[in-house]
Amino acid sequence: MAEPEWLTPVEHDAWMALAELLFRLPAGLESQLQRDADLAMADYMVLVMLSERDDHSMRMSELASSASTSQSRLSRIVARLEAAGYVTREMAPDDRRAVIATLTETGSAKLVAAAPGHVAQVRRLIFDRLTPAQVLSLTDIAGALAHPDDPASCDLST
Amino acid sequence: MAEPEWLTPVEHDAWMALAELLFRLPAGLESQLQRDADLAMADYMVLVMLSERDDHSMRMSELASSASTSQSRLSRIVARLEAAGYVTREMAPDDRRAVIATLTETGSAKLVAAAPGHVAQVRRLIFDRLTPAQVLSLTDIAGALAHPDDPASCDLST
DNA sequence: CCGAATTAGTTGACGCGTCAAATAAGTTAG
DNA sequence: CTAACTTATTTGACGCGTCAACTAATTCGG
Repeated sequence: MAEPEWLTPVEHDAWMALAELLFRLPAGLESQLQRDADLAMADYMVLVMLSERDDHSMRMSELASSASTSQSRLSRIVARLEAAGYVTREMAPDDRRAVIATLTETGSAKLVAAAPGHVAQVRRLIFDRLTPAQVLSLTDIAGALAHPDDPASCDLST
Repeated sequence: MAEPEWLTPVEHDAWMALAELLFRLPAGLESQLQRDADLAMADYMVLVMLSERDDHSMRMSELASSASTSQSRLSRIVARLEAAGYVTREMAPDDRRAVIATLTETGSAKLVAAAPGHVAQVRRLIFDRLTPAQVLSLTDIAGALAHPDDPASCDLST
């Protein structure tokens, strides 16, 4: 609260660079996936999160936070993926409010087909442009910034 | 092309952290601006870019690339900002295809009113969570990643 | 000069994400 | 037991961004 009201020049540069990244990088990743696999990044992430589970299943609410989206957005995404045959939805046996989304065989195949192109794009746009040291540094920085609403991670200066 | 097809574990961690950042940070910034100033980030950026010019004016196409958006998106943004009274549009005298957007007094005032809250949020979500060294590092990394379609910045390994 | 190609900007149709409200099923306190 | 609260998910309305098509002005080749 006693912080200065404006940014220092160094902070300003960092913020401008980050803002540009925030606008442009998603577009570059999105367009490859859309073009080659007809999937949005968020769709792809949802498929990935499901595929990483042994049973290829997850509750909607857990899936939403894994994929970093809102519940209502996830609901629409899964509805689309279900319509495309990539996932199924069923009531959870233990808690009848909950819904379990499950990746289908078709969905697995879709992911297997889409992954190489996407990974290549990630490599092109990100790792080909960074030194190994920068990759490590990026991991720390992104980890520190990835939870906007987490109060524990800020104001460590006391 | 001879690159490995998948990511190394270190790269995977970095990518996951960055992906989370890419999904969550914009939402955290966007919501404050929307709530307190009824502006989207992209709207705000457009106003900022105009305000940084001496004459508070810029061509649409230049404004689009400064604000890192597509032309058609910018066209809609400026239409909204014009309807709100924050900018005006007029034909360029030298090239009659071009349109010059100009920030109005009302638009300047809006920006002055919105800036402190936004800057505070940027500080909360970004700079309060990074060491000075990380801020420098972020500037370099974001600079390297901010131009997805720039062929000059990749594949320097030859 | 003239016609083809390029550049600048806008717009209609469409799909997606957000917000708030709705539904429904657990949970808790008296 | 039940009324109030919380949690899980969906959905209607609405605004925004994207894509492709369109208008119009400038430039380029011959």
